[in-house]
Amino acid sequence: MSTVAAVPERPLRIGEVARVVGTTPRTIRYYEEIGLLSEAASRPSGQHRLYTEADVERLREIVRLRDVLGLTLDELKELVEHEDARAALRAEWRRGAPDTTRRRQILDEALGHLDGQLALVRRRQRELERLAEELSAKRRRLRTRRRQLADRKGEA
Amino acid sequence: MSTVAAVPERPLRIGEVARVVGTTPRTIRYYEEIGLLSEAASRPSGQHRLYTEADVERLREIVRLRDVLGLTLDELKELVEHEDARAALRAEWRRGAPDTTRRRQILDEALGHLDGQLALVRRRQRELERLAEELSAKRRRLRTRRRQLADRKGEA
DNA sequence: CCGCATCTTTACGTAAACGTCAGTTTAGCA
DNA sequence: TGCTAAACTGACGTTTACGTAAAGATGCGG
Repeated sequence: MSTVAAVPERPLRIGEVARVVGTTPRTIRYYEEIGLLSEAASRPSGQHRLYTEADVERLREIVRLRDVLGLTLDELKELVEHEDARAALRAEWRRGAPDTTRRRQILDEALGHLDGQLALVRRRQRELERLAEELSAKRRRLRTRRRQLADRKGEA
Repeated sequence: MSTVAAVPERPLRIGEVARVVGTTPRTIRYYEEIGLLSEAASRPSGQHRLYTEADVERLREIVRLRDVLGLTLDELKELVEHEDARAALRAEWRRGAPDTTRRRQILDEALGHLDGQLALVRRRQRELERLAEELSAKRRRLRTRRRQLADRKGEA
């Protein structure tokens, strides 16, 4: 709960990033190539890529959605573009301080996106729950049979 | 809960099977090709494949594990082979009625496999749960801000 | 200023999981 | 018995998501 506030946010290079998020440099470059990670583009081509902690967090999230939800990179790209749109709106928010109607509009759209993602997660959760119940049922049946076997052994 | 007991178990052809499980004939043939569905091999090559309701159920399960758990076909193949081993043991069981020690051994192995699958499912469930909580937290923050906005509108 | 690890771009390679022809055969039915 | 839909067997093509190798540049400790 307490941000120690001492770490000066040292920028990381691609290899270190790859290690901390559990992937490879090639994958990171590939994600940038297809537009999933456009961030490090402000770099004089030919020089090493540098990543902030926020970049790392973002990549971590992408990898999670890929692994846990099984989203394709295309789907992730769409999702990220929506997030970017939201970020742009938040920037507009802070700079211009638009009228109240516009603000509500922006927030509602953001809520819509989040609800979409949550719906996806919930669906997967239900599917997994069904699977878990079926497997548990099988397991119970087997355990019952094993117990009967143990009892009969006692009788002998 | 009531098996109507009237349907005479008409065997299906590959196209119908594909429709009911939501896949394609090619995919089904491919799964047979790599050894995921060896069942229909008792067929004079050149003739149409025929599938029982049990076959369909099996394919449905495979597709589910593929989609919901994101297992590769190799992993599914391993899993299916274990199931087959279990089935073989159950056959041995019924025919020979082996001694009690052997029976316990068989049951325990089956339980082990089930526990393995369940562990996998549980892990995925935990990951999804974490993801859901994070998304929900974000959502709550946004809703709070939107409400504040509505209040201020009332003041104006 | 030099060496060494790490990074750069470019480009071709690959494994998984099917899609898509092509030419032929089978099976239900009028 | 002849038609037509659907299935059969190759075989090659495609997409996704990176791996890998080559040839050079960068950047930091000593």
